Amino acid sequence: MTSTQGEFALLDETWSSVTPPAARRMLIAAAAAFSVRGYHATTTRDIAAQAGMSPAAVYIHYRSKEELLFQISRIGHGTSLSVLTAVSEDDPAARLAAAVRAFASWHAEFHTTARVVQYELSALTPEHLAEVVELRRRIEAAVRGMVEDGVAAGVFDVPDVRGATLAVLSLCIDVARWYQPSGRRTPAEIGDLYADLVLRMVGTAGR
Amino acid sequence: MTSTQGEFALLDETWSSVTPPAARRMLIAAAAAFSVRGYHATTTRDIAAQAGMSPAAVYIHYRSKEELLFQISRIGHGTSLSVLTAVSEDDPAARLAAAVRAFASWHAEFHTTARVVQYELSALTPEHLAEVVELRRRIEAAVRGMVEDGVAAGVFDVPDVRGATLAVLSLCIDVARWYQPSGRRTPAEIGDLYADLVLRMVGTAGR
DNA sequence: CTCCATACTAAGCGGTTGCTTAGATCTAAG
DNA sequence: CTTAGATCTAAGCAACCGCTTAGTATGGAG
Repeated sequence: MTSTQGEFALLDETWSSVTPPAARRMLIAAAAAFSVRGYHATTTRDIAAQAGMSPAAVYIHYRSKEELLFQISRIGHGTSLSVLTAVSEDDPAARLAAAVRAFASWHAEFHTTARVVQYELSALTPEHLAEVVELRRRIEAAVRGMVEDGVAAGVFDVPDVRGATLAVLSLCIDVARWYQPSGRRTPAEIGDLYADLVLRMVGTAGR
Repeated sequence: MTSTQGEFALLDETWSSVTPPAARRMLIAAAAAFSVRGYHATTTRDIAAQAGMSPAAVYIHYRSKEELLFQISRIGHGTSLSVLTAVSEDDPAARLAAAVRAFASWHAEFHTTARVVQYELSALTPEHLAEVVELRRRIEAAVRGMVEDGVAAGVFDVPDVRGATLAVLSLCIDVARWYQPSGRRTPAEIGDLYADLVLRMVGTAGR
């Protein structure tokens, strides 16, 4: 697997649950377009053209343009939550570091999806937004739990748990805004850098 | 000056250089609309209505909708650069802390303007974007200079200066995304929290 | 073969968009 | 009073938007 194939191979994995293939191609085309131009600046004709189909083909698989956005947002949020909670470390510091490494590097590696996930919430219908907000609540709770565990174990020095949680999440999420594949850091390097910075923020004792 | 008048009073200061008054009202209306719905989802009729004028009145003062965006972005970037470089402290740690406090709290207090500044760059024409990118380069250089000063003085422990600079800026900028006036923290409290977290990230010796 | 469901396209409909044109109103100088 | 410039509005134009309709191609079941 070369580095240029890497993203597409993993993208296929991200969207692998979407069938039929034409519906999947449409979602991937929509995510790419929303990411670059934004939801409102992207037309259904843009999406169909990128997927190699006629404008009307969008409506065979999706009720509306907004439902395309919702599916991208729902699957993207679910994937990022999985990445965050898949860590297996026991030690609180190692656990938080691994989670931050995975979450930050995901926002770089899949910045295309991540940008839609993080910056197009206001285009969702109230019902769809509510569903996504619940996933975001679980993401926040996962990080807060890790910070609390470290404090309880006496290895973190955090005067404001909610504030620290906010900052950790914010730092990782903002990677999706500034990351460029042509930049000087790889997603893995960003993950390592951020894991170190976060451990400093939570005042890890023995480093 | 009450807290509800606070933002408007300071907003007037932000836009005080814009004349005539009708052009200023239009800019403020456009910034509010762009911030909530995004540039592409906002119509020139929305802006004119919010400013209490007819749709055609926009084009008396601005060549296009994009020029409204450019003026907001240009003035907003300039203001945030001023806020960052106005710090008067000499000690490197106190200086960086003051800059972060000011920059982060600006992104909260003026989140309306800040959101347009940070999230609508892709809607600018190439020429206008180039002008704004130069201001962003100066913002990045200002923060990097403060980090370098602390390292040179031996009070910071930073293995990766560019990486730390990136993280500090990223943390502050992302405040514009999540801040809500109805939230549990005031802009000043966010500034204090972030100043502390940043000093931890740069490994300040005597804290 | 017929039948039928699925997947797709060509054409286009009603509504909205950014922006323009023609003309009204106001202010202030001569 | 006349004139000129600046500011604003009513009306509307060409282009584009999301989405629908009508009809075609395909492939598997009976």
